[in-house]
Amino acid sequence: MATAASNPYGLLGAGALAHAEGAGMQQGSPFRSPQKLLQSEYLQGVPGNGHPLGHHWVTSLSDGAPWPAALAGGPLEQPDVKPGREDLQLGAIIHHRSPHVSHHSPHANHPSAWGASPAHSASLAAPPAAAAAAAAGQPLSVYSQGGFAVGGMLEHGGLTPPPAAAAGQGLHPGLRGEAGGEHGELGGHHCQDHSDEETPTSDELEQFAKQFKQRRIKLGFTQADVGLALGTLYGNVFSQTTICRFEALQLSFKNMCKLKPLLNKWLEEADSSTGSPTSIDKIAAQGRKRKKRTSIEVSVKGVLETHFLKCPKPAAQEISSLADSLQLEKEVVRVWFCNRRQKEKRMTPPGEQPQHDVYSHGVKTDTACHDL
DNA sequence: ATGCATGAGTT
DNA sequence: ACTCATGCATA
Repeated sequence: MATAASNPYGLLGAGALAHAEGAGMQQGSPFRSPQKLLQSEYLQGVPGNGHPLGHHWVTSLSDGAPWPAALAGGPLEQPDVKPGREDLQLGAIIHHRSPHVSHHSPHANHPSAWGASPAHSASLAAPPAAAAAAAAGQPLSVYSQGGFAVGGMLEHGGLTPPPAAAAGQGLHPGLRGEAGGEHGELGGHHCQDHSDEETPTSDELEQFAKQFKQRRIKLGFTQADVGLALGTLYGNVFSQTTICRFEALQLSFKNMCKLKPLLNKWLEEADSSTGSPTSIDKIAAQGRKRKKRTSIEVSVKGVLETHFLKCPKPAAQEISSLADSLQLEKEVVRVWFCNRRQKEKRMTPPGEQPQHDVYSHGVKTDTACHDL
């Protein structure tokens, strides 16, 4: 009994949210194609993201690393060329940048190839440059403003004012780097700037994420602050969630690459503008109807887990029957599987290949789904 | 810090 | 219908 999904989408109707949202309700990633990436991305669509900040996350303990990392089926990845979203029509498009950018390592980044180094996972059609191109977050040349400032927007910095720094976020010992035998933890601050000109390696991203988090905390910023600051600086607002996931390397490789340059920029600004609090406007939030989060019971989750191991991609019909037996909406089950798959694809913690087979499951040699 | 959800873009 | 990037809501 946890499903409160009786009336899922009872949205709209209220004149309150009748404003056109198609303009920029949720500009998530204005990034277009790799080449145009540098041209237009300073949009201030800033939709609405005004969640009340004010809560700090008291992490009692965080040691995220329960991934079974069962590289089962090994879903082939498509040469995804993320064109990004299409929105924004605000007339405040300041763009200018060198239109070059067209060099990238020809190595195919496999989302599952995390930390596993280029040790191809065997069957790999290896999409040529497509993957590399898309994966390449296209490092914005160099972060040094030495050349030209962009539209003069970031020359004054738009960082959020130091939040009293009393967040009291007890750094967690978690996020251990594993056996690489590298980087000392917090406390120390070694500035080893890696010029990200190319597609960063998983290791590099890992390093960056760690340093980023440390610095961020030292400067007294919360993840949410950073997210908003990014919006002010580049027009790409991100939520606390995304920043969090970045720090924890819980995003896809491609996604990490895309965010790194931005966060790198922010770090610079934050670092140099110590004491130069610039006002940041928080745009009013837009009420968006959303289905209430369904809470799936642990027991039910267990069942889903089992099924997932058997078949990560159940057919529609199978989902239906499964949903039926679990007394859940089909949509909920479908989404669960989608999210589950995504989770499997996220960056694999370095050196983490726990092929523990406590249950002695032949998940790797799984056969196609069947049974109905 | 994470689970469930939404949506654009693909396949 | 799926993948992928993201985020609201929640633990």
